[in-house]
Order: sequence, then structure tokens, then C-alpha cells
Amino acid sequence: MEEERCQDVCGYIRSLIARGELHLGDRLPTERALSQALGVSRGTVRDGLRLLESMGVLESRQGSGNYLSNNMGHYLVQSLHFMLLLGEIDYASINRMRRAIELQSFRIAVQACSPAQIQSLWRIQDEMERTRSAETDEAFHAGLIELGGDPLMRIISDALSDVIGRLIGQVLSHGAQEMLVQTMDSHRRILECLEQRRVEAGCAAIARHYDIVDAEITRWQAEQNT
Amino acid sequence: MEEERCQDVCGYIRSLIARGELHLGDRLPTERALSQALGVSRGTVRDGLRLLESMGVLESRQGSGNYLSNNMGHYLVQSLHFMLLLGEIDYASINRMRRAIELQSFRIAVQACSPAQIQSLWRIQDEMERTRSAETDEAFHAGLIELGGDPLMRIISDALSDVIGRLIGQVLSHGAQEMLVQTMDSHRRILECLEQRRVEAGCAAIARHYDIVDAEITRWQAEQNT
DNA sequence: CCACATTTGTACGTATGTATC
DNA sequence: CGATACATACGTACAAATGTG
Repeated sequence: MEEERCQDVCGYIRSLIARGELHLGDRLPTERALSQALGVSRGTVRDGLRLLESMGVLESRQGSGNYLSNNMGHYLVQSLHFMLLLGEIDYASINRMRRAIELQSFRIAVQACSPAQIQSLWRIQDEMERTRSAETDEAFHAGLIELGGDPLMRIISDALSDVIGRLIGQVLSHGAQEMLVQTMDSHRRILECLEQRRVEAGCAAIARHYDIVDAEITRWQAEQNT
Repeated sequence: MEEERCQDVCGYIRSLIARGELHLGDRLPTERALSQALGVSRGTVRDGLRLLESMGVLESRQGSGNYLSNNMGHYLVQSLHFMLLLGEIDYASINRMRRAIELQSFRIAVQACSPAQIQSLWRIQDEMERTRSAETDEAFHAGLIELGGDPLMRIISDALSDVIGRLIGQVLSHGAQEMLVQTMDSHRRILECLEQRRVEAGCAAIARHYDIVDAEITRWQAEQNT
């Protein structure tokens, strides 16, 4: 067997992108058209397309077609879940990564973001003061990353938040009141530093914030094991 | 058709892991055994296993079997290549992420790494002074991340280095001599700060290093377009 | 609202290639 | 060499979603 014809499918799509004939959001040729163009069966075309789908390069819509997309995050989330399950990584590791991304985003945001953007973060923070929900906490951090404006950091950060989200929710709802107060204190301090364009103080506030979260997660997990 | 039997395969493997009956490196039941146990065809089993393979959860070895592994990085690399191709991210974005990871790893390493570990980095740096190769540059940064000891940062950092590696190689070999001198200067400064456990100075050195690299990449890309 | 063609989704069976042991 | 196990491809059938007339 000559083998690897499904790699040809990937390569063909890749070349269409490289030649500028396909862009993000575009619909691919139908699977039957591809199978005729490349002289392979539809099943083989599907194997190739599913490879691309598993990398988040395209998205299939039943009854409609295959479209170029960018949902790498989706598969990143699943990978992270399995890595957690296999004990290859832990929540502390995920949080270290979130901390690294947030610090870098903050440094960029301090130099680039507008007062209006800061205001929108204040509104999210105000809502969190009222609801004390994990969703608003996630929105706050996602908003901070967004200010950095880096697409890769946003994708990875979103995936990390998704994976750790449930845990944060449990910690927030069952954790000590003191921790909640500290969390929202540090949120406010971060925004104040952002407004006053104080880079180092802001980074210190972010570091303190994650120290608090890390400590609480550790404490909460120890409690679960009893 | 009852559909989604290939998801059952994923779920079954997942449950085997969760129940502690399968660990990293273990060999899975044969495809025929799985197809009998779950009452599906071998092709369906393969569909399920390939889903897991695409997430880096398992690795297939022809003639031997399917093994639980952790090569999420491999697929991360391919995703990143496509994202670059589609213009969803650029090299600057990748470098921002590398900078963020390296800064965080450095902060951890300063507090935790041994003199022997620092010595091994000096040896890599000595080799780079001689060879001025992209490989030793990559080894230097990988070593720095390694000192941080975080598995997630290592995986993501390796993938990023892989994607940007060729570009770094071209920049190093065709770039200005002045840039090479600056690069190795900053490498040495980073190691000196690590030895002297000077956190902030070390972070500043890392930031300077990436500023140099970013500027050179920008300059080099502009040159390519002429 | 219905009917219909199109397109992808899923599964099965079969055949053959190829690496491992 | 032979048995085992995965790799790849093809063909077929039907399900389900979409879009259109």
C-alpha cells in the first residue's frame, strides 16, 4: 500500500491556506470534491480532515460543511484534563502558568490600555463584589489578559481557566470569608496600579493574589482528603 | 444509528485511568479486545483511540500496541504552525509567551535550584560562546525552564521553541554580530543573577534579552520583505 | 410547513501493508 | 519464519443536520 494519502489531504489544505486561497472562517471544498480532486476515498479525506479538526484548525458542521477555525483551545482543555487525570500536572502547575501569563499581560496592558478598558474591568470587579461568583472572578482575569491583547496568551489562559474553573468555584463558595476579602482586595489593588500605571506594584499585587489563591487551593485540597 | 460509540471508547479508557488501572506508559488492551469488550467494531475503537492520540494522551506503536503517553507537545507544535500560517498569531506573540514563561521559571529557580544545576547551564553557555548555534541557544533556554521544574511550562515552552527554532537559527546565522554579542552578554548576566540569587536583576536581564531578540526578529523580517 | 437534495456524522466490513515479537 | 497487532485505505449503508424551494 502506498500509504499516507490522508497526510496528502492535510498537506493540500495547508497549501490552500499558504497560497492564500483559504482564510480563517472559509468553507472548505466538500469532502466528495476533495476525494475526487485528490483521487482518494471519502473516508480517507475524512481521516485527514479529522486530523486537522483535532488540532483545532477546522470545525465541521453537519449538513453544512467544514470551515477553517481556531478552536485550538478546545483540544487544549481536553489535553489538560487528561494530564491532570494522569498526574502529569497538578493545579499548582496550572496556576503558575496563569500567574506567568497574567504578569506579562499586565506589563503590556500598563503601557497600552485605555481608561475605558480599565473602567470596564472596574465594572466586572463591582459585580464580583456583589455576586462573589467564580464566573465574575474568571471574567476579571480574562479581562486582564484581554488588555494585553496577545492572542496566544488569551487562548492558553482561557483553556487554563476552563480547566481550573470548577475548582475555583468550589474554593470561592466553600472557602473562608477572609480569603474572599483578600481576593477582592488584591483585585482592586491590581486595578489601582493599572490606573496609576505602576508596573512593579501591580505585578507584586498579582503575585500576592496568586499566592493567596494557591494557599487556599492547597488548604482546600488538604481538607478534602480528610 | 445509536451514534457516539467512539466516545464510549474514550470514556472507557478515561475510566480505566481514573480507577487507577492504567498509568502513564502502560499498554492499553488490544484494539480487538476493546472492540469485543465494548461491542463495537475495530474501526470504531480506532476512531476513539485516534481522538486520544490527537490529544497526546496515547501513542500507537505498530506491531506492538497502544501506550499511554504524554506527547501533548507534538500536537501543540502542529497547532501553532497552523495558527502562524493562518495569521492568527505571529512570532512576536510566541516570544511574549516564552518571555512570560522564562520570567516565571527564573523566579522559581532562584529560590530552588542548586549550584550544580547552575554549573550545567554555564557549560551550555560556554558551548554557545564557541558554536554560536541555535541549538545551544535553545538548550540554554530549555535548561532555564527546566530549573523551574514545572511540567506544564516545560511542555508549552518546548513547543514554542520548536516552532520558533528555525527562525532563531536564521536570525543567529545571518544577523548582525553585534546582536550575537548582546545575546550572549544577556545570557551570562542571567546566569550571574541566578548565582547571586538576585531576582529582580535577573528578571530585568531576561526582559532585556527578549527585547533584543524581538528587535532582531522584527528587523530581520523587515529585511526579508525587501 | 413540508419535501427534497446536499453534506457531514457514524459505524461496519474487508483487504492489505508493515512493524514487533 | 510465523503469529500478533497496529496502519491505511476503500466501499457501503444509514443517520442527522442544513438549506432550499
